[in-house]
Amino acid sequence: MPSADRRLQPRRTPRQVRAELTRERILAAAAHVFAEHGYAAGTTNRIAERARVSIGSLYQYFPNKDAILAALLIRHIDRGVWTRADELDLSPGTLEAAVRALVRDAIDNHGDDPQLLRIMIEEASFSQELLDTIDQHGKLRVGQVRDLLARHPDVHVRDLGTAAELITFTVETNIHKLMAAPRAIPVETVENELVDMITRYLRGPR
Amino acid sequence: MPSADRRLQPRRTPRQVRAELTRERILAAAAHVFAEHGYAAGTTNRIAERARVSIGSLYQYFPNKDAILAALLIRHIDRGVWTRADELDLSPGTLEAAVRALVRDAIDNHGDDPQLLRIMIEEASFSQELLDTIDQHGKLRVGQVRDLLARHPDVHVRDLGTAAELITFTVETNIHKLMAAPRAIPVETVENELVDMITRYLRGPR
DNA sequence: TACTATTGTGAGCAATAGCTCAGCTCTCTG
DNA sequence: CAGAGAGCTGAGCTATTGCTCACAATAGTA
Repeated sequence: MPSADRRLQPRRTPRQVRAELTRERILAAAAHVFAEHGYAAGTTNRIAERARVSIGSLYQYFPNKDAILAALLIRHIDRGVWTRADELDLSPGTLEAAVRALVRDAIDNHGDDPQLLRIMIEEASFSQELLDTIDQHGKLRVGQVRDLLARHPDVHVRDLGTAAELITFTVETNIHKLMAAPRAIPVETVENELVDMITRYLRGPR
Repeated sequence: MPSADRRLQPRRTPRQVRAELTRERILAAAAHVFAEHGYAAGTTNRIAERARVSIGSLYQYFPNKDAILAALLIRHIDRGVWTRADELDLSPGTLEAAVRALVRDAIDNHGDDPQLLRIMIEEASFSQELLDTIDQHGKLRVGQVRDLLARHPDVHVRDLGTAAELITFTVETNIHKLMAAPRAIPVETVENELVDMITRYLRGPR
């Protein structure tokens, strides 16, 4: 079995500007095509066509279809889409304010292309290498939330780890759903309700 | 464009017992194959092979691949997997007990084959006909939850509809995740935390 | 301008998918 | 037991996919 490196690494690195532009065009096209058709039906020919680039060019920068999706994912991660929790305000204040910051963060993170993100998470069959990277980032985020909870005096839950996991996932998916579907309920409403629910949960009995 | 009916309807209906058995074997095999390989990689040949049936037989009962998944979905719906909310105890009692019943219901519903359910919901490209059926069942469930909330004296939320949608989805996906992943957190723990969170949310301020 | 390295092209190959069909076997009925 | 229809088979057709490769065009350098 070829190593994950070889399977995802580009076969040629751009040296001239136009090459970099071509690479970008391919990635942009791939993002659109995957979001519109899904991963399986998002064919490489369709991507090349949309990028107004020949199929040959596509395969100069990406050794295979998986590599395109991998590049897309890495770009998202590098842009901080899943790591912005780093900058979360951990300073003491109202518990509600902290929770709201968490929810806002999730909303911001889904601004880009929620449909694409869905595809990337759910439909693709990633290499173990990539899966680990994603998982690591997820764990990191939950850990940060856990720390935030631990630091706040108003938090009273049975188990910090469980609570962190529960609220992180709940916020994530609810926002996810909200952004993917045609806005049936206003964003602010969902934000408020989520904040209410989680705050009351964290405050504990009484 | 052929009508959705024609695209999903079987081309031959079983008249003898052995035919019915064949049909069942195919469906059972499809459930396994889809759950294991996903929809795209779950090829019809693989399904036929696993069912120990020739590929020709498969196409006698299902006009195309989509129809197999559709049949699987319809069977789930008919079995009441998504409609058991009908039987939800709406009689008055502790709010917490009602919420717990809701969560338990979700847990029960995911008992069958969570992996398959995931595939069916997320990976397949359904016909509009089927999508409508699913959506209808979803709306029905949310409606029932809404009624339950409306009837309970302890519930104090800004908007019943929003609350119903929020908690239905939150319970659904959290349980979903719990059952799909290798049980990192015990079921009972998640159940308790979910019940706590939702109950406190519904009880409202104070 | 001439030479080289980089970048871009697209017809078409190999693999594989969904699916068909001509003909077989089995079950039922009289 | 014989005939008919229901059920079953699987080689292989057709379409499509991911991907290659021989070549053409462009950019950089002298």
